[in-house]
Amino acid sequence: MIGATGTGKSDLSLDLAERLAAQGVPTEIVNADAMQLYRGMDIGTAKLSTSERRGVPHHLLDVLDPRDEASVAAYQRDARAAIEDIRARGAQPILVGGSGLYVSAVLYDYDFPGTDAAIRGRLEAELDERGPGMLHRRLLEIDPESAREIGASNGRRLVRALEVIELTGRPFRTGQPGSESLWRPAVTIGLELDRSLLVERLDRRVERMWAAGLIDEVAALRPTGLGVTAARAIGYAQALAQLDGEVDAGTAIADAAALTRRYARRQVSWFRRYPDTHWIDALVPDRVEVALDRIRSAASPAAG
RNA sequence: GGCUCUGUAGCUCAGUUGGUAGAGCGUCCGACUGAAAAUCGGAAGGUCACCGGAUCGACGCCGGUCGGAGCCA
Repeated sequence: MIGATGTGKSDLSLDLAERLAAQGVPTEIVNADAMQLYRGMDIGTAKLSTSERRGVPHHLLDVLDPRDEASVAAYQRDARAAIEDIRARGAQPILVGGSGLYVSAVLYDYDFPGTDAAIRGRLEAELDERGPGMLHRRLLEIDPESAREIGASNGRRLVRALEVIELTGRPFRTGQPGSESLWRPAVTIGLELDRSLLVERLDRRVERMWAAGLIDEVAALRPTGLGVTAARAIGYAQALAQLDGEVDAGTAIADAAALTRRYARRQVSWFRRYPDTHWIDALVPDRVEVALDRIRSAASPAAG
């Protein structure tokens, strides 16, 4: 189940799980939200509390320390293992989340080449010192197709491409399975909401996070520390700035809201290209029935 | 009431000595295969407050009107 943040994925997935369970299909939920992997990051990630989970088993929540760096490849392994495990127990998994790359990594036949801290460290140092231009020129020579696709400014992705080439001896792009072939049969349900309504909803949600004590949550996390990834999470970065006295609460909230809106846009743009997705308007009252109907008609019971 | 500063894209502002305008953010669109709530690309958008004057030509010079800010009475 996919969709932008704030469209109600969690709610719908719980409704769905309850309905399926009532039909004799025990159902469990696997989180596909990168920041919800972090322990202690609850308010700002809109993570369901244990009591809010209505007794539905959830997987891959609170599995990382905020100091740890998240990794798609590790997530892919863990999420797929969780899914296999659920199915082995005769239950139905629902993958729910808004982190596009994470969802793709599980849903589709993605195969991540390895990583090497030394190589990456060296490339990142070069990026810092000389900028992305020279990395781009180098990539143009050894893998022009990738270089053109990534562009001359995207230092982050240039580093990764060069790392993969150095590691595998092959071009960054080739040898990567297409994103159209599913890892396992799946029915993709997307929640969509009119942009202006979504924006209103997101703005209110960010205000509520501050009212609910996001600042205290971040202050409590601070002594043990937040890693690069956790410290950049939307809401958390702004809360840290507020705690440091760099901005006032009003500015922090406004900044977090603006970033949330931008994030939601990128999510929509990422998921929009998924083929065979059943899009459901987040506002229709009988969306659970619609979703169930889509699952019934789309899923092949024999393969299910 | 007097003096000074000020009015340029939705917002904050740049615009050398006059040749019909730019940035950042926002908005919209897109890319995305080991930090992805990351990282990047593109586009739209302005009768340069208003009126008049001098000039071949004004956002820029002169005069006035209206709206801001500050200082002095």
